[in-house]
Amino acid sequence: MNITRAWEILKNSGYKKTDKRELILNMFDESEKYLTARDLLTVLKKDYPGMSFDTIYRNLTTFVELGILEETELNGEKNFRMQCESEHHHHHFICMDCGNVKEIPVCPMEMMSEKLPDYTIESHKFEIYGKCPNCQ
Amino acid sequence: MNITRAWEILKNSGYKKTDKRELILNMFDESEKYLTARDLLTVLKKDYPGMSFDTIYRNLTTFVELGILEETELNGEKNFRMQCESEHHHHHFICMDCGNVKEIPVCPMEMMSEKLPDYTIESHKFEIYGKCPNCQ
DNA sequence: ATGTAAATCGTAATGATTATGAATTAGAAA
DNA sequence: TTTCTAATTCATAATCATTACGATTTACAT
Repeated sequence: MNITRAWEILKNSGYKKTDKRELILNMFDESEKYLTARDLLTVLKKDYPGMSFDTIYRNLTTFVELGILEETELNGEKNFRMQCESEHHHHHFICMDCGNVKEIPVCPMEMMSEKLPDYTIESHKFEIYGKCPNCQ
Repeated sequence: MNITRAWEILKNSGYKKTDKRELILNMFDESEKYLTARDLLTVLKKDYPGMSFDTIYRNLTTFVELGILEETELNGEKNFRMQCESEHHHHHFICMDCGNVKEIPVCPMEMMSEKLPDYTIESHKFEIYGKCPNCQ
């Protein structure tokens, strides 16, 4: 997902272009990692000391709903990241040191439906945590 | 995991037998589902109105450390459940209606190491959510 | 029976997230 | 360009789960 596409989605959905949204999207554009609401707030308070929780959280929720960001739970905190470009369904390896993310080219869900007849699968979570090559 | 085994572990690790611990363990023994700290507190307050957060949380942490309970994050809350007997590594299907849990007899991690050379895998999460046959 | 470390109680602190009401602003329409 | 209105933001408070703490009580080894 790039910024241009993100604004496209926002505009099409009737959302306005504000400088707060711009700052938030830029932070995600420049980071490979998952970020928390606090991460954003700390950085953005420097330029906009008035920046409030509400603005951050409300926009994060909107962005996730629109498919601009993806969300996962890490250490009891919500973490956000630019939604991946790749059109194919995939999962993530998350480095516990640097926080960077690598796509895993396999989805274990393929074989699951046949292993669980009579069960309706609504969603799933498959994440691997560890150290990436740079952080060994 | 049965209660006898749980007390064995506790005793071997130098923990004392208290009635609060007994109540907590009994609740898990009688439930197939994941329970939250709040679930426990609400029930236990009936018999022991003085039961405090501290007691619940402290014991939950201890039980997880000792491998008596297992823990997972569900809707931003910590959820706990008696550690499974099965000696083989496995994962869970969790019913979003009744909360019951079914073991999945496959682990997608087997094929992962070869797909991620140079990455050190420290942990992973593979959970499937949906509706079990009873709750269709 | 006694001493002591462990456990509990009651309550307060923390930290993330959500909610609210008033003030401001973006962007469409006149 | 000016005006209008819904969207957005600000400032702050409320909520909810979890953790922490000092004082008191308890389990159990000796």
